[in-house]
Order: sequence, then structure tokens, then C-alpha cells
Amino acid sequence: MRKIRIRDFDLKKTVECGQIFRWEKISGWYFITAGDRIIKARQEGNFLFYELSKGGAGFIRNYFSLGEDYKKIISGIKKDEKIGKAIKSAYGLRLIKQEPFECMVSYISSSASNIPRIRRNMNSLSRRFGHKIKLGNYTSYSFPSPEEMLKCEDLEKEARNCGLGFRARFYSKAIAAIAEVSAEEKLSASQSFENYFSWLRRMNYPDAKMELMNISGVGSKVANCILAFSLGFKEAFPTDVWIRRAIAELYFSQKNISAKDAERFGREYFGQDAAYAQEFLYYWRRQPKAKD
DNA sequence: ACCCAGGAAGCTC
DNA sequence: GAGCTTCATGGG
Repeated sequence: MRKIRIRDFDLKKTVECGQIFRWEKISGWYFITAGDRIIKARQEGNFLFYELSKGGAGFIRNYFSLGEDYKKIISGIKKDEKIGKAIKSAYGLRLIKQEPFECMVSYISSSASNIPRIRRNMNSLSRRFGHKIKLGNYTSYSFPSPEEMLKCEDLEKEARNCGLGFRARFYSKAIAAIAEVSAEEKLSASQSFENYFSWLRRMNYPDAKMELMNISGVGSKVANCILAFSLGFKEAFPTDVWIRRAIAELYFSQKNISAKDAERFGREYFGQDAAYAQEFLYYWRRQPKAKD
């Protein structure tokens, strides 16, 4: 068992807020499956206890964004008492740095769905296409690589069998499109995705977003999730129905505002760390009652 | 039975 | 461009 000192970090909020889907809590420990890795973690005050199926402290610090100056981020987005209230309710929540491929597939599959269902769908995909991985007595299935998915004859059909519904077409087309690029250059599908994502990382935010939106099943919201949750674009402001409601209630006196306008407002108002503001608002808005 | 869920794409006007 | 419909499926 390893241990690191932490501050301005709340493991429970970070794991449970809905940004990642493949986790479970067993007798006080969080077991997170991230890509082909299992993370076992528990927080006690200013200490984080953890075990990994591979990697060490460097991975943990990067995965939970522990190196980011939290107080600086907070002071940057805390424009008023409304967001202040949301920040207070979710203090310690940090953005997780997900594997881009897993993040892309997960959020393409999130369209008009809900978190419990997305979790089931991603676990089904992993059992169907991934491989068994272990940490001690705990067993899970890796999130499948592009190759593991492309092995089967009819990816869309298999994905429908995993409960993805109409989203299966989007995401099988998306994978085929990106993998196709590599075939001509004799690259593996994984390398093709790596090239694609590192290409996006080098762009500025608007260009990267436009580029992502060329992918089947990736619109404005999903693009923002991929950018914020896996590619380090913290100025993204993913705007789903909950965020749209929160923005309408807090900043437009209940007026019915479009997702597009809510997103523009969020980006302009909260600035370079808008993604954190978004997570705080999401957490706050979805809390069962007692939102203050 | 009815409604909605971390939306996007393909229409119409 | 902004508004409407359709796309599966599970849960309340």
C-alpha cells in the first residue's frame, strides 16, 4: 500500500461526480478501472492511500490532477456568490485525466443516456472486447483498445448487444474513420488514435473542437467533454441539460436559454478554467435537494 | 402509458 | 442558422 500527502482534494467527489464511469466502492475503497489499469484508492484526511495494477505516484498525481494549483483555479473562476456556492458544495473535486480513447467512446455513448446506464454500457463493452485484469483479488476488464474492438466482424451490431442503442452507429463509425487513416500508413489503429489525439493537443481550443466535431457522434457537448476530460483543454465548458438549467436559473433568471448560449456564456464568464466551473455547477445542480 | 436521460444528425423553413 | 424529429433503451 502506497501513500501520498494531498491537499485541496476530495476523492469521493472527484470519483463520484460523473466524469468517469467505471468505478465501484467496496468496503471503503474505490476501485477504478482506467484504460487497462486498476486503481484502488481511499482517502483519510490529507492522505491518499492507493494501489495500482501498474504505475506509481507519478500516474496518480497526473490522473487526479493533483499538481494543479487548486486555489489559483478557484480564485480564477469564482466570479460571484452563485458559483461560489457551487464551489463550496463541491470543493476538492478535481478533473480526472482520462485516456482519450476511452473518454471519446464513453461520451459518444452518453448521448441522451444517463450515468448508471453509461456505466453498464461501458462495462459491457469492456467485458465483450477488453481483457481480464487484476489487482490483488480484484478482477476487472480493461477498456478495449481500438484493435480489440475492430477485431469483430460487425462492431455496430456487437455494440448494440451491449445496450448502446442508436449510439452504436455513431461510435463504430467514429472508430472506423480514425483507424482508416492508419491502414494506408501501415500503422496500428492504436497508433492512429495516438497520432490523432497528439495532433489535437497541439491545436488551440477552437480548432481542436472543430476538428473533433467532424467525428461521427461528436457534437459540441461531447467534443467539450473529450477536450476537458482527456486532452487538457480546461477552457472547455461542456453544456448538457443540467448545465443549461443551472446557467438559466443562476444567470438568466429562469429564462429558457439554449445550450449554445449557455456554453458561450460559461466560456466567456469563467475563462481559462471554465471546465472546473462546469464541474462545480454540475455537481451542485445534481445534488439531491438542499442545494445551498 | 408517459417521460426523460451528460445529444447528435438530418431534415425543414 | 434556429427549430423540429428521429434515433434505442432502461428506469422512474
